[in-house]
Amino acid sequence: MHVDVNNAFLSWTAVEKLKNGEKLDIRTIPAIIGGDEKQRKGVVLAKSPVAKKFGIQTGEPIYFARKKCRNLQVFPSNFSVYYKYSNALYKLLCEYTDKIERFSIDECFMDLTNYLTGKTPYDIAKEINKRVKEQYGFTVNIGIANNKLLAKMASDFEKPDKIHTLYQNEIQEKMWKLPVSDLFMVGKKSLPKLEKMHIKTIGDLAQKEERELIKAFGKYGRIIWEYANGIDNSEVISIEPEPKCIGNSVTLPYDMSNIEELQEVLLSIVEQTTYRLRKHKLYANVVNVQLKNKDFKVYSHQRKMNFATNSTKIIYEEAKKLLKELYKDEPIRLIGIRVDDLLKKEEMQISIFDTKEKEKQEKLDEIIDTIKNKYGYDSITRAGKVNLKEKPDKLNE
DNA sequence: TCTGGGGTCCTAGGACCC
DNA sequence: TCTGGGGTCCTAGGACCC
Repeated sequence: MHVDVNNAFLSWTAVEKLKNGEKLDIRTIPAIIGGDEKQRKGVVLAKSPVAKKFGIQTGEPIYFARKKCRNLQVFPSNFSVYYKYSNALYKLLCEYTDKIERFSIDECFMDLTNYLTGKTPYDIAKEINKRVKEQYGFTVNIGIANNKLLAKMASDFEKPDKIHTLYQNEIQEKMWKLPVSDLFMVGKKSLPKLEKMHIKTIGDLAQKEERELIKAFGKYGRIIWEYANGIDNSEVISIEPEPKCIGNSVTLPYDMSNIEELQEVLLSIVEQTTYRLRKHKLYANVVNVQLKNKDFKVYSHQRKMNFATNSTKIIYEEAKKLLKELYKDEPIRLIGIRVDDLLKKEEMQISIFDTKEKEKQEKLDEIIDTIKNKYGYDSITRAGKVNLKEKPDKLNE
């Protein structure tokens, strides 16, 4: 089973507003959840069904969305609210199976193979659907199938508040007629290439020779061909996997052409990333710095260090060097930091480069984190760090 | 007033080793 | 008197997902 919250961010915002006594249900008007345009983060994060009728798409600039719909209402995002409802949903779903995977903030896979307790999957889906609506006030789509891929495809059929099945014998009738772009993992870059191979529908893709796809797309070709044929042997993974990388990035409120200024922002995002790294009790071998220039060209530079660490200072020093090597004196729109090749303490090797200094820095961060956890993330910070919120105002004209 | 932020996975090319 | 072959590790870039 795949459970998908309908217009998650917007529905959750609507429910929260109603709970707070507001009369208007923003699901019933042309509305979106969007980033802050003044901060140059103006993209559509979620849309109401009415907004969708105007052709507004998730991910597009709010500026375009407004052109499509003159009286569009835009609401800011609030992730703590989203996590609250996401957790509530997850808790409810856990009553039905232990084999449950949180695929994203608003999606779960559930393996009900040994958890049917005499009911049919459809009955269980109906019950979940009803309970979520009654207890929390938002709706979900549920897809039922014999594997994750088909369940996910099924939950994407008609919305909202619907239950669909997609069993093996229904693949041709329900899935093959869909445009190939509806298939999970087929993005917009692959479409022209598929088009050239005369593949327009999922059925077209399914009926091609597998080796033709592999020839044209490599490993990825095999995957989408299998998906088109309803083949997916992946398990529902109920244990939260360790992250493979952790990163933070910011679109800057104005283009920066000054490396000192960029370094200040870099410190602030390195603090966030290393804080999260330590929360996971992980250590990073690789540091990666990414820039996006004013023309949206993205480029990055990374280096494997001589030892793994989660020290803010050491990672910041490395990141600063990378930035210096990477930066080509041009206006920068976004800066990002990422740590990669993560290890648990037990997996770390004692390196000849390990120093007392590294140990000292890691201990210092432990103390800083204790303070952050007790008094709030912003309660303590490094001198020299700028608060982005106080920075802009400039260049607003 | 145009274009987020957090991830995973794959590929190509180069350095280096025996 | 011309230029192997197999392997690992690393970096950069890109596609895709929500």
